[in-house]
Parts: sequence; structure tokens; C-alpha cells
Amino acid sequence: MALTRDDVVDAAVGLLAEVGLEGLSLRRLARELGVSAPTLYWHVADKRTLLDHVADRLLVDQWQVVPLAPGEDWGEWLRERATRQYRALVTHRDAARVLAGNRPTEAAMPAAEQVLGTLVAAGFTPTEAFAGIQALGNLVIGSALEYQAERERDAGTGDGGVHDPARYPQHAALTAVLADRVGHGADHDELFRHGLDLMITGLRTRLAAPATRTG
Amino acid sequence: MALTRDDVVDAAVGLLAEVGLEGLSLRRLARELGVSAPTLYWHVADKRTLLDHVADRLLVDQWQVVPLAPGEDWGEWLRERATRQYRALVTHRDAARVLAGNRPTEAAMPAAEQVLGTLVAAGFTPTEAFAGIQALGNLVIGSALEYQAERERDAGTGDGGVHDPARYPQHAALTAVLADRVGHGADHDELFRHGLDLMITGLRTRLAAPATRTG
DNA sequence: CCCCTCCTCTAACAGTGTTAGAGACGCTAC
DNA sequence: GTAGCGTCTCTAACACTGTTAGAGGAGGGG
Repeated sequence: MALTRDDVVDAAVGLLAEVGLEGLSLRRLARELGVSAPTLYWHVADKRTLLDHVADRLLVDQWQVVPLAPGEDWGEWLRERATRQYRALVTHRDAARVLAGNRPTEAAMPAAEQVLGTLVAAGFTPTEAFAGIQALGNLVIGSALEYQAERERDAGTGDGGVHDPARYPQHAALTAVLADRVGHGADHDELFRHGLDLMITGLRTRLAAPATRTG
Repeated sequence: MALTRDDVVDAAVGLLAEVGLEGLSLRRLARELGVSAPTLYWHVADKRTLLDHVADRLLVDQWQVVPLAPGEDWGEWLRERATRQYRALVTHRDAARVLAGNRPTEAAMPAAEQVLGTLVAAGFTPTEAFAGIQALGNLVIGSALEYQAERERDAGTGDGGVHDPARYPQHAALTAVLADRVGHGADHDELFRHGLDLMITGLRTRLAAPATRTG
């Protein structure tokens, strides 16, 4: 039974979870598949395109078209979608870094089309809806990237990043307030949710009172 | 006159602008400096830390402490700061990719402290102010990343990414509206500004009517 | 004169993505 | 039956990469 490209992508996803993006080499991947490295080039044009396929695979669950339920608030619906995307990125090691730089594939189009349609139906102009979606996506990937980068740094140093409270009183007050929180993961989840809320609140007030700035 | 680390970082910044992140190898950098590759290891611990210094250098202008002018609106002030950061990232090749994954350095602390203090003075709780700043930062880097990734893709393919208008009517309507715009750069600038506006609008309404969700 | 620190060098290691080209397997046609 | 052909995998090699070991020159202080 010959190797298929799906097999290669599957193995790459597994290996990514195991050794991270730095450790994901074609030779290692080939060894995992019991095959020689150049063999992979028959199934995949490039390492770059292999990573594109991996990114596709990681987000495949997010491409489901989940229409707005009757009577459902579009804001909540949008928040749910964005949160799912964030979760999908954060739970897969280095997923944000793999995704960064991937043009949206054809497979993502139906979902994008549907989100766009839902926002237009809610009252946004196509331009505003598109800009809003794009901004939300950028916030999601930026947050996931930041989270995973910090996680990796912490694994290396173990340094909590404490600063001089005398010189930075605002940060000192902040860490005092935040002291009763638990691990970093929960913090970042809440941080992301806060940012997401800000953006959706912005969309809401923008819909209620359209800005004169952009048509 | 011996080489200094600043010389190395300067040359790295220049080389990054010239050949991009992929082309920035230590041997090439050494050649540029008229020096042998292992020599760089006397000035810099690692390629990774070299890139950290490069990221510092690229954003050094953004660390200026520019206090809120008397009578100035904090929202406009914040928008100005975020826009400057976005510009700094976008105008330097691959700057977003280099920055992604850099923990904020000590040099960035005074500016962060001041932004935090300004928002608290405007009426936000420290937690909300911090979350807001973080979200803004994530939006900035996510947007810059997306912009530069798309730019690089376009350079490779030249493909505009046209889709079947019958299957995706929402996108078709959108591209029809956007048809009179010009180049991609202007589009992305406006896209970023729109997202930024959304976030600041969210902050404004959040300040006027604090959410019950997070303390 | 000797030592010591700064700074640079050559040589080399282990690994990377990628290409050229040969060859084995199985199916189809004559 | 055998010749051909597309599918799939192999070995060998190229041109790189980041990084380390260790040697050595230049200049100043005792």
C-alpha cells in the first residue's frame, strides 16, 4: 500500500505536536514514515507547501459552516466562532507560527462567505463586514502567536519577568491585582476573551452608529 | 578598530532589509562585515538573540515616552501610538516575523508603564487597561504579519486570488465595491485603521459602561 | 619579557532542503 | 508472454545552515 499525501500530512501534524516546528525536518518526518527523505518530494512539492497543508489540517474543524440560529445574536455567534479558532490554534503546538503566512485556502472560502453574509444580513456594509472579519482574524492569530511564544520562552528560562516596582508603579499595582490568578494559560485565555469582547463591542456600537470615516 | 555588537546589529538590520529573513544567514552577515562567520559568536550569543536585538532596533523609535497632551483625547492618543507601531513594522521587511516571539524587553518598559498609567488615569481599572493594551498589540502584530505575508505571496505568484462569483456572491459583491480602490498597500492600511477604530470604539464604550464580566 | 584580555581566525561537525537519476512494482496492450 | 508505462521509492550528492573547538595575533600592564 503506497504512501498518500494525506499520510504525509498526518504524520507531519503528529510530528509537529511531538517535536515542534524547529524539530520538524523532512528527514525526521521520512524516518517516522519508514521512508527515505527524497521520497516525500513525490507527494509534496515543497516543505513550504507541506506546511500549508498542515495548517489546513489543523484548522479543518473551523471551516464548518455553522449558520446563525434563528433568534441568535450575531455578536455571540461571532464570538463563539473566533473563540473556537483561537482554541484550535492554541491547543496545537506551534500552530500559530505555521498558520502565519498562509493565504486563506479555497477550503476556507465557504465559511468566510457565510460569515460575511451573516454580518451583511445583520446590517453591516460589505466593506465594514470584511474589515471586521479581517480584524478579528488578525486579533486571533496575534493573540495565539503571543501566547505560544511566551509559553516557549517560559519553558526555556522559567523567569517570571519581574520588574522593579519602584520604577514601574503601574505594573506593580497590576501584578498585585493579578496575584490571586492561577496559571498563565487561564490568564491568556481571559486576556484573549477581553480583547475579543472589545472588538465585538466595537462592532456593535459601530453598527448602531455608523462612522462617517469609511463608507 | 574592533567590531562592536551594535555594528553587528546594524549590519543585520541592513541585510534583513536587503535579502529578507530567509536570506539572513550568519555567513552572509559576516561577509557583509568583512569578517569570518564564527567571529560573530564573540559579539552575540546566538542567532536567536541576534534577532532579538534586531527586533529591538527596529522598534526603538516606538519606545519614546510621549505623554498625553493636556486636553488631548486618550483614544486619539492611543490610536496614534498603535498606528506608529504598525507603520514601523510594515515599513521594515519581515519585521513582523522577527518581532513575533520576542518577549518585551526592558527597554520597552517605560513606554508600557506610561501607556498603562494613561489608561488608568482615563478611568480604566489596571486589569482592563492591561488587557486593552495587550489586545491592541496583538492586533497590530497580527495585522502586520498578515500584510507582509500577503505581500510576499503576491510577489511569488502574482495571483490576485479571484474566486468563482457564483459560489461566493458575498465576496463577489465585496470585490465589486472595492474595485475602485488602488494598490494593496493602501487597502491594508485602511483595513488596519478600521480594526484599530473598532478596538478603540470598544474601549470607549467599555469605559462608559463597564462590563460586569471581568472586574 | 611575560601574561592576560580582547578579538579574529581556520577546520570541522551535524544537520538542513533539495535535485538528479536509477530502479523496482504492478497494470495494460499487443 | 512480454514490452511498455505510470507510480512510487531508492541512493548519492550539492550547497547550504547554525554552531563549537581550538589556535593565534594585537595591545596594554606588571
